[in-house]
Amino acid sequence: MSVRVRFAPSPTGHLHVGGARTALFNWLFARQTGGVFILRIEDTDPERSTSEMVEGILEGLRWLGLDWDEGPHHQSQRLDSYRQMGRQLLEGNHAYRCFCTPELLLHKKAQAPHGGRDWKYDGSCRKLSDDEIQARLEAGDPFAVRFRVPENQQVSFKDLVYGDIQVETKTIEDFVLLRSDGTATYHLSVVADDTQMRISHVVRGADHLPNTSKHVLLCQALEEPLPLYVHLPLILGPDKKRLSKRHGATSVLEYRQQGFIPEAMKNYLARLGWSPGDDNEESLSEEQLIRLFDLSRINKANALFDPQKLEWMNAQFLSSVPAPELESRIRPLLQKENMWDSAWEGSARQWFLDTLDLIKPRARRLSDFIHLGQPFFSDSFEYESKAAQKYLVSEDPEVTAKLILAIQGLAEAYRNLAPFDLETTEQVLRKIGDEQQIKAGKLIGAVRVALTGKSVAPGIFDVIVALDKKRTLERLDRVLKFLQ
RNA sequence: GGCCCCAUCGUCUAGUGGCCUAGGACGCCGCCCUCUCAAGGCGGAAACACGGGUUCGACUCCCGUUGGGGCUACCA
Repeated sequence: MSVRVRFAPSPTGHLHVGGARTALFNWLFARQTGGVFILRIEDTDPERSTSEMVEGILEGLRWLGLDWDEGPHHQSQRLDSYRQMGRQLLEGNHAYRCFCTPELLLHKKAQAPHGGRDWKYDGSCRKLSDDEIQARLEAGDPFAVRFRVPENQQVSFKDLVYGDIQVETKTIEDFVLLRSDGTATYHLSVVADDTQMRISHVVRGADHLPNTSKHVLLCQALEEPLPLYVHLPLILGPDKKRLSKRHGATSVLEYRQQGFIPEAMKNYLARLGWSPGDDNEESLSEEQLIRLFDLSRINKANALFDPQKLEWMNAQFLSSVPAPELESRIRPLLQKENMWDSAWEGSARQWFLDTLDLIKPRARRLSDFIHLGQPFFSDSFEYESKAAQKYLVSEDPEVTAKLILAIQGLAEAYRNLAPFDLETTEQVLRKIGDEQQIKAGKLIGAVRVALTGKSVAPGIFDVIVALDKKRTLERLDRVLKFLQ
């Protein structure tokens, strides 16, 4: 059997992490099996669906590199086919016209015990006689089409994650297939599309597990073969509640904006509810993911989304991205901050790449390159007040005088230093420290603030060499003016 | 309320009756490295929800309890 899977988001919101994980699992399965990955937009509710949301979802998928082979199909453009299926069900007596108005239903529900919480449609229109139906049709009464749920049966189906599921039909109400305006509800459209698109595996969130019995009933009425069902455990917030805004970012595009890279996101999402087994490797490449992915190893229990682990994973992947590749991802950020120099593309390219490698181990997100890189990519910076307090300013004028002497001596020695490299710059600094009776650590701290404005930076001699002699001396001069 | 599903460290998970004194990862703590911060290395605290069975033997199988989640719309 050839594998045909689909991701079928409803464009009533962004592509959130749960949806992205569903898309990813579908995609991994399709890529592993050489199957077809179909994208279908479930926009049968025109009230809540917008084209901006569709575009956002597509962009999220593209960012993650989840390319689809068919679609996007839009359910809003297939309404006729659903209506036809509704007619077919009506003719086969698997469905019936329900003339109950929403108001009437609401009223009945309100009258029921428990505030109507366990009220189900009572099926009053089930046994309307042909004459009655004819009369109401002629009177122009609006009607919905409801599915005639078989009485006292068991529906059962196999789920590749949850196993065999059985439900009594008496617990299922006669659900609506076509609304009184003739549009299809989710249950009808999803079954219509999944059968017509010959979907082999329905891989979707476990929130659809209880609905599946309805879909199975529909397939049976239509005499269509059942797809294999694969329900994915849900991703919840840290408080075990549905992931929502108050837990932080929920949209994958927000994560992009926050400096996460798709490799990390994909890997993290893949490991939420799935693991490759014994060889419990954390960071897997896309190829490994495709090769190792296994539907039968998906967990049943819901998973809590942990942003900290995502960030760690991002740092892992970030450190493995080679500098030239990093460049293209960083450039837009730097340009936005006015920290881009066209020389990076020409004569200074190697220097730029080396500098990226220098700050890379400290970056957890792409956006970190802005502040980490600032001392190197820009000459305008302020001394961070805390850093200056700690390393530059002293209440004791003698200490300040000593520091000034040391920095003057350092600048002087560096001016004629050749070669100007890691070893020589360190030798000189330590010698000056000894001469001026300043601890190397203290002097280094001051120089670090002088050169970067920060108390946190790469190793000081790496910084000095990266800045090279000219800029180092400029900044030493600047700090001397600051101290005097 | 009814129906469905789930249950190993705080979190993601390994574990498919003896390999378990329960392994790894994130996070946390300590030490090392060291010019700061990361990275890296080493070490530590930290879990089989509970109660019954089944079995020579249960984290692993069955039942119940508790807890959690989902569905319960002319939303998807």
